[in-house]
Amino acid sequence: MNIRTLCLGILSFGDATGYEIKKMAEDGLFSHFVEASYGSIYPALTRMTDEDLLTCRSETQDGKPDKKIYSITQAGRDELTTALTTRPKKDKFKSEFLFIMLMSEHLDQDHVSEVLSHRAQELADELEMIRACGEHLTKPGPRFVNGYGQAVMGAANDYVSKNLNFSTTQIEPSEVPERSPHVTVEAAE
Amino acid sequence: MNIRTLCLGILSFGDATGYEIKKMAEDGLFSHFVEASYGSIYPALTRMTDEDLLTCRSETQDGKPDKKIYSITQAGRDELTTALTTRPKKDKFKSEFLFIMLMSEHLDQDHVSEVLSHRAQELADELEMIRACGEHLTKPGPRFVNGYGQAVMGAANDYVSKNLNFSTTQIEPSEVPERSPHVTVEAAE
DNA sequence: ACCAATATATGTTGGATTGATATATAAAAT
DNA sequence: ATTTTATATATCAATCCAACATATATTGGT
Repeated sequence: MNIRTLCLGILSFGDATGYEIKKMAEDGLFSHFVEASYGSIYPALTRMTDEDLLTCRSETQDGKPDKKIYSITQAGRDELTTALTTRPKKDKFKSEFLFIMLMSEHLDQDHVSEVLSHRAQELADELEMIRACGEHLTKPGPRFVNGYGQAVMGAANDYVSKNLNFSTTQIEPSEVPERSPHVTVEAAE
Repeated sequence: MNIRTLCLGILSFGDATGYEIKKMAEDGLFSHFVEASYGSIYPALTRMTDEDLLTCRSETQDGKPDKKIYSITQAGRDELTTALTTRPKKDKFKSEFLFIMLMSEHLDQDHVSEVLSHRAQELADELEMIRACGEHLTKPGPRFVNGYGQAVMGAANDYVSKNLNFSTTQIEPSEVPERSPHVTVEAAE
């Protein structure tokens, strides 16, 4: 899957400009799927318009540069469906925070504690935002994705909160007994 | 943070070759921190050796090309510490699976169900692997990271397992009542 | 015994991608 | 009044990745 598919997917929800696509892909509801920057979005939109997967209408604006609003065509929807039908690649998760924690024995305790509490706050904020975003969702697809985000971010938030007392040199007594080999799946119903 | 810091971090745990670093960075215990490929690792190692952050000894092997084993120097450790002290960037999470789920209304139910059950299996397998990896860990840093992985992967696994009955068109009755505004944090102690 | 595939090991390269920058204006904040 | 932020498109140097090339050992199937 590539930048083309991301654009087609976003445009399948409604018309948009390159600028709007970038915003959605880096911050908004579309920020956890495929990476995107201006340098890849604008050429992709131009090429796909040439290939008749998109149409483009210019809206001349007072002062501002022309707004190029892109719409998906039937050929574009077909290409989107094809792309969505290929097996998804493995999820990609990269965390500099975890890298720092992994190396924490080489850092001093105060700094690590500060990093941890800072991350706890970030996670709490982000979780709250995801919850707020999810409240007005009605369609199954977006609801599923939001629920997934809440589940995963909630777990990360809980874990960091419970380990704020992490020590770089000593294993906390509260951590040790947890390594029970049996899974303890609670029947959550 | 960049590829240089990743290499320094890996080498701070022990000497390694470029080939070994690549393996660890794409599959092993170091696969969730910074992205890396041969095209970036080999030049980084060469340059850092020139800068005296690393030393390199060649081990001539029978037949095979010379094995270049890199070791971190004190200057390297200093640079690592500096890099680790800078504020970590936001975690990066990208999932084509979630993109497909988001767009599921444009796909047929059977295909989506198949994707879901396939992902459920993948998550279960991966979770089991993380649990196995974590059993022999003793140092606090690696234990923290492994615990984080278990928490997050466990949550993803639970969520997908509970939503195998996901429908592309209808919101399942079992999903609707869940959107309670209060958090229901169960005291896990 | 033979062959194919995989693993070890280093390195290069074409094409793609990013992050920064340039341009231009409006609105909001200080 | 002035700085910052937001809207909006586009380019480009620097970087990076995926794939390939090279060379040999090992494993596993037939």
